[in-house]
Amino acid sequence: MLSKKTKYAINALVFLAKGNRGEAIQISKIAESEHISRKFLEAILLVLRNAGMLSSKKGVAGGYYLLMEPEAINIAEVMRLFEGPIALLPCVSHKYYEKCEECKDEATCGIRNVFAEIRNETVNRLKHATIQNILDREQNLEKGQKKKK
Amino acid sequence: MLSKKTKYAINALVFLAKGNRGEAIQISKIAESEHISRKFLEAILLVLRNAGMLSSKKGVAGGYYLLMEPEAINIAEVMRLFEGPIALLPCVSHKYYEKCEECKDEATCGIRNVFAEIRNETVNRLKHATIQNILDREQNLEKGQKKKK
DNA sequence: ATTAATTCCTATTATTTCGATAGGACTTAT
DNA sequence: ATAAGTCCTATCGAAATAATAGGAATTAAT
Repeated sequence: MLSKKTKYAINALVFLAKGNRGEAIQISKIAESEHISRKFLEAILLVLRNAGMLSSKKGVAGGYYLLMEPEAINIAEVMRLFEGPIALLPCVSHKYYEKCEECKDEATCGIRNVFAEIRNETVNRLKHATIQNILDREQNLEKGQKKKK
Repeated sequence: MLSKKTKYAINALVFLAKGNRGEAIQISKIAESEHISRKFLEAILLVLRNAGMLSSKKGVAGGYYLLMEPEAINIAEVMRLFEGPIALLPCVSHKYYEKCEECKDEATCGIRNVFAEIRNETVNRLKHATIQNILDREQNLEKGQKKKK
C-alpha cells in the first residue's frame, strides 16, 4: 500500500495542476483543501521541489507552484521519491536493483520471473499515469456521472 | 516490496511442491535448504497451514506437506495472508476495501481510477502465478540456459 | 526600517511494523 | 519412557512511518 506521503504528494500535485500556472500557492492552502497536516505537507513539498517537479517562492505571498508540465510528471517517479522501488522484489528492480539473499540462481528463478513481469506492467502503467492524465480521467468520470442522471 | 515472510512462504511452498506429495518434511529441513531462521519459518508455516494450503504431522517423523495441489495455490492468496491487500490504495482493494480519508469523491477520483486498473492487472497476473506455474517457469528457464551453451 | 507572512531546515517524538528469538506445552513413533 | 517433532504465546530490538516543534532565512508591504 502507498504511504501517506506518496498519497499526499499526488494529491498536492493534482491540486497545484488545477490552479493557474506560475501562481504561488501557500502550503497551508493546499493542506487545508486536501486535509493534510501542514507541517507534514511541508516536508513532502520540499522533496517534490528538490526533485524538480515544483518550485517555490519565499516570503509574503510566497508558496509553491508546478515547475514541470502536468504531462511530464508521472506517478512512477513520485512513488520512487517516497516509496523507493516499485518492484515487489529487489532483484527485479531497475533503479534499485539488489540481489535476493536467499536466491540460489537468479537466471532460473521462477519467482523472479513472475515478479519481473508484474514490475514491467506496473511501471508501464504508472509512467503513463501523469498528473495531466489524472485530470483527464476526472473529467471523463464527471461526464459519465452526468449522463447517468 | 514484499516482506521476508511472504518471500519465505513462497520459497517454502515451492520447495514442498518439489518433494513427494504427502511426505512430511521437517521445518528444519526447509529452513536449512532455503536459508531461513527455523523459528521464523515455523510461524510462517503455521499461517499457511491455517489457510489450508499445508497440513502437518506432529511428533517424531512429523513435518509439513502440501495439502492443496500446486496448481491451486496462487501467489495472490499467499500475499494476502502476509501482506494484506494487494491494491496500492485501500479504496481499490476488493478484499480489504476501506475509504480513503482524504478522498472527496470516490466516483470521480482520477487517482483511484489509475490504481484500480493497476490492481486489477496485478491481481490477475498473481492469480495465474500458481506454485505449479512457478515450477514450470523454472523448467523453461533451465531449458533456455542449456540451449545457450 | 520594521513587520508580518512565508518557506527552509533540522531535531525530536510517538506509533506501528518487521524480523527474529525464547520457552515451554502438546503429540507421536519407536 | 523418550526423543523428535509441531504448536502456541509472549517478548524484543530495530527500522520505518506519521507527525510535531522551533527557529532561521527570505520577502512584500507598510
